[in-house]
Amino acid sequence: MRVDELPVDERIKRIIRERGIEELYPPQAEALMSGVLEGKNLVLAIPTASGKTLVSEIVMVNKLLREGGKAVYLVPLKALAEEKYREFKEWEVLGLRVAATTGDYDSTDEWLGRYDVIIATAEKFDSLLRHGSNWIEDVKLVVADEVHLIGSYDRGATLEMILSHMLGKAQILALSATVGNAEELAEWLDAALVMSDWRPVQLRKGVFHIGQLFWEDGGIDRYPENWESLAIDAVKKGKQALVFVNTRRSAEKEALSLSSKIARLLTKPETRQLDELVSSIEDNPTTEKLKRALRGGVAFHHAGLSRAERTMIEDAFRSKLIKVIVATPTLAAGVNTPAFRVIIRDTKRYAGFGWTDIPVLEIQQMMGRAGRPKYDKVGEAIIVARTEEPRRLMEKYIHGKPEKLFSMLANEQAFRSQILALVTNFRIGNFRELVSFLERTFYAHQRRDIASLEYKAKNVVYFLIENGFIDMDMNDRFMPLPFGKRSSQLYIDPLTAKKFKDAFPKLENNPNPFGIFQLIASTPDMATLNARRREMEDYLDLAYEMEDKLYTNIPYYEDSRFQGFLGQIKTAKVLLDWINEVPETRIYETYNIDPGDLYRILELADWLMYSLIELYRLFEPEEDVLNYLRDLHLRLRHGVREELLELVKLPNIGRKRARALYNAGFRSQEDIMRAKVRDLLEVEGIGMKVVEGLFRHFGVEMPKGAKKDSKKAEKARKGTLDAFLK
DNA sequence: CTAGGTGCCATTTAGACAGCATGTC
DNA sequence: CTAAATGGCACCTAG
Repeated sequence: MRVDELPVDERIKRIIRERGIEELYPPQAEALMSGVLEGKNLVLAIPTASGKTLVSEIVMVNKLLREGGKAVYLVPLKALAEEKYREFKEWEVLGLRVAATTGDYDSTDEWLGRYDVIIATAEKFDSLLRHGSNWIEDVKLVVADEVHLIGSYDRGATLEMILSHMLGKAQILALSATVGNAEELAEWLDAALVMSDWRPVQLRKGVFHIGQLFWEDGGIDRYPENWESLAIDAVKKGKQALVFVNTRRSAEKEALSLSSKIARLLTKPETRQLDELVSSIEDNPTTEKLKRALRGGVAFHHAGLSRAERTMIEDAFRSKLIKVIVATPTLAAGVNTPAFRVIIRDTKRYAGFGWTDIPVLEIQQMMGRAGRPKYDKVGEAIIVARTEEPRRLMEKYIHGKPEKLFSMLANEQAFRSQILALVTNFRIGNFRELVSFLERTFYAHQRRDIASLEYKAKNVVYFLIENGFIDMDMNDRFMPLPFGKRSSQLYIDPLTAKKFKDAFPKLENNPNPFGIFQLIASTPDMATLNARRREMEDYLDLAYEMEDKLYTNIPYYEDSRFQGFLGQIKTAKVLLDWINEVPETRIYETYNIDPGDLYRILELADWLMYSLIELYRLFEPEEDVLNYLRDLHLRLRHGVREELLELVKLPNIGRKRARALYNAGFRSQEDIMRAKVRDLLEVEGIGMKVVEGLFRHFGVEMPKGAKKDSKKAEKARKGTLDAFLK
């Protein structure tokens, strides 16, 4: 179908044509003619990169131009929210306003109600629903991207609840990967279903086994025995490859190994550009390996890397500078990084209780990354059979059907949080109303019988009543209590809230960082580190040494919680080091963790620390304890000792600069305000930009001649070894 | 004596959402 | 509890 023929606003067609699109892909046309444009719900189950985004853009903009109101676009990852934000921004020329909001990213500080398209993670939107903003009722359309995540164990319930809430109140457009039971999903949502395997770039799949590449169509190619030859061959052909493995260690190892072989295939300018890239990367034990791999045009990609490094790698891959990425599943679900050839080294994964097959759905998502729309006519996806029978892999992953989706609403952690929210934030007044709400869920639709769900719900309600989240009056009506309401708004697991509450008396008597950090780490919302075998004794010793600081007893070795407890101690120690200004690099080394891990721990601890304070405020807090907690929260956020808290509030001053200033004698904001520019510039890490920022912050004019001074100083430095090394 | 290979054994194992109020080195 | 891959280490061998 031609874009001209679309029954939508002319302005929409104009913008699409300006992108160079004249003709729609068949599944896009089918989707748009399914009734979505007239307001019908739609489940669109087609492969990644076959144009789902364009369909949702047309549906959103058409609806907004015609009816007004708001559209919400739900994504599973923060990084995807940013990606979509940049894409959708283009529609602002039509007078629509686009905003993205996630836990750590608001595109603007203006209130969301003023925007027409709101991109959010599912959890963020769930949280917005709980806060009950007025603009929610203006939402006329919800687009749920990657809706198959409804079947994800830990995050599926959130998505399911959002859709249950919005069903009937707004139009729903659900975008899904190919799944085993898309019909079931469509029935639940009372939606049309468009399914297709069509792709703009053809996909050729095969299985590799000791030098032989068996294509799905029966063809066989011969290669050197080792699978690495597949990646090398792609590079020789002037293409790129993406390799998926199942551990971080493997990703790093294979990247380094490939790097040494691919280095010689690079051109001189490429080598130079790669060197440039390498020099822009921060130094730490993980990036040291990354840099070595990069020099050969190869990168590894996993959650241990920082955000900045990950985006850098993705960008350099997209611009074809990096030839091969060896990645853990991070990349399969993340932002768009297609490659000519996808090589799947592993089809099994350790899942806490042994090795399990990676689901077909996920393998197909990896394979779907094959083929770059603008450069390739065909993309190749190859599964490597190393220990597995090649024929089995072919049957299961290439000819096989993806799994069915199952509701994960009954997952206890998610369920108790959702039930609490229903009572405290969604005016569910008694058990009957609760059950009738649950009847609208995918769980109920799929199982038909919700007796077991009712039983679970009852237990959760008892738990919530017993622990003071909610209460029940004489007529069996639910009454939200402040503790429950706040827990729900803070978006923490009720069990986390209970743990905090139970610890308050002890905490009040003995407030101290280690005890608080262990408490936070013991919470189901925290990601704790694992104590390694050889570390276990050290952390046990540490626990005993700090026994009087803890708010919990040390479990015995036989106790099932023992292993977890040591992990909590390790996590608490990392946090303690952080607020005692131990340099990041040393933290990575001593605890054998990667930058991404530290970042994640800090992010979670920050959120939970805030939540702990907010909950403590509900229980007749002691003023000095409250202040102590607030200071600790700030220390946690900035990674500094107490004496730096004042300095770190200044713009562009973090833990390093604050320490440098303090050691140089600038101990308060007052000191800095009075300081001479020249003296400030002497301090390590403080340059003209930072000083200007400081003066602007204080609202003071820069002393005359200061700028000249600094230029002079810089000139003087020119020609020195220092300047040369820069 | 040493560089490199072999075999055995212990150890480890993917990812990432949420509050709130503003800006790291 | 499950099991595959990896890295460290002791030991061995060819030169």
